[in-house]
Amino acid sequence: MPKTSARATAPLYEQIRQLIVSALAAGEWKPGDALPSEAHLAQRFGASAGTVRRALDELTAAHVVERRQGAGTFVATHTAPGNSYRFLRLVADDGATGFRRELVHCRRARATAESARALHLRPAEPVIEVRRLLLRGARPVVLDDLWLPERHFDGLDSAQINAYPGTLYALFEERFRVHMVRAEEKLRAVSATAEAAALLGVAEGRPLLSVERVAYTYGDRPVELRRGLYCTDADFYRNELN
Amino acid sequence: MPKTSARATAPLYEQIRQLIVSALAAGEWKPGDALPSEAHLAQRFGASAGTVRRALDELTAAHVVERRQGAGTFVATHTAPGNSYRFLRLVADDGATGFRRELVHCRRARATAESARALHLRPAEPVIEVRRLLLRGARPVVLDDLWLPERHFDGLDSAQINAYPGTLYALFEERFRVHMVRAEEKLRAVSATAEAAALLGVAEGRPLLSVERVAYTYGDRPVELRRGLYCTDADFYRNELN
DNA sequence: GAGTGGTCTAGACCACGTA
DNA sequence: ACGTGGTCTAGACCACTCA
Repeated sequence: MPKTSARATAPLYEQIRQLIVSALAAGEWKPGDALPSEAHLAQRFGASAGTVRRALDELTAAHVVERRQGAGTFVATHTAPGNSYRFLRLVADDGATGFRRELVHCRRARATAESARALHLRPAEPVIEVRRLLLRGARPVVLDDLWLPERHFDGLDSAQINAYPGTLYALFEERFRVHMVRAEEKLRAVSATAEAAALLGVAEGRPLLSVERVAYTYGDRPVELRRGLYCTDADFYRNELN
Repeated sequence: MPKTSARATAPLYEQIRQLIVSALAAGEWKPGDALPSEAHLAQRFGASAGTVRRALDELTAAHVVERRQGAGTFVATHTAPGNSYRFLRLVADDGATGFRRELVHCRRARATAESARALHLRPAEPVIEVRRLLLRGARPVVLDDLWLPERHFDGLDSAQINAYPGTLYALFEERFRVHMVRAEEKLRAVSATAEAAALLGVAEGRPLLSVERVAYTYGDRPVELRRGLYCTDADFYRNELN
């Protein structure tokens, strides 16, 4: 029996990586904060500098932390200049990449079967429903519907969204201490419903790119379900395969 | 003047990585072959084992090589069991992932302005045009059009494609020594033309997912332009963001 | 100048695959 | 039994940021 290869214990650098993620989940350091230096962390975890470094390598690759030579290691944040729309892969044919945001509504609701499954909620648990548009100039390009567990986003409302100058993920991070680490998306081509067509200013039945996203915070806990409808007449979804 | 941070020379592990890629491009080792051991490579490049290891780490992350503990380091190949359809992100709603291939045509043609730009060809340089379907059971799901520079794929024809049991990328690798390393894709939602609708067995005007891909071999040389039309009624394009 | 991350080395020991 | 990659350590020196 060859056995399907297993180690008794996870490697030390992996254990350390998990300890750091736990500390982040517990709020020991906030997005933007500096972590202790590699030497200090090595002391804290009773490992060599090289082993701690390896753990930080993995976290850097996953965009959980960010290193700046000479300055330190920092918790990644969606409020940083370059990280706006980090998860939005839509690019204009002419290369443009910025957007204007326009809130349609923000209201309380109950989890559907679908959102409960995606977000690991109990049936009919309270959620907050957000609908908004992204526009390039006057032209709407994206219609987003979001579902957020109320227990993580208690108090989120239209006024708060309209008052906030940054992206939604930056708002979630600053006001609710929920930092998005990674996301999974399912893409489909669909026909514009009458409702979507009206909001996006296109003809009913026009093809739209449907992007269903589940976003996860530290420790792979799902905290957002989002469905985007992208108008891809003058934009495309950019992806890299390797 | 702070200067925008630059090093005089690339780090040693980066130089070594490039030397290994050059050797791969020159055909020193073929897909599936074992590379020399880390110790031997260290001797060859006059570096420590740790530095060579770091170079191999990067190549492993990029799926250029593959490590098997106890066995060695091997050149990645599309002919390996798990690597069929490595670049195809289409998943059925029920989780199925395999396909049947059906060739529509394979013929010689001239590069268009678009394909010449994407593949870095001279205007009207000879290319080979392939059209094929991917089916799940009897249902067509993908219509692919490929454009390949004839100078890299000289002799490719229908008979050869039909006789080959594996994927196209495996064929390219085995018969033409062209291994695809990475690819860039642009996704859009489009309406099915009459021609595409007929081949895919859907109504004209139905929304389809258009996937335009440029695939690169060692050294970031583009060697394939492909346009896929995916029917996403019972399938979706899976993507992971981080 | 003090402190941080980035590179590179040398060596020990372990886990695994192959024959 | 041997050779391979995988983990972990200790230490040197460099490049950079910031006060």
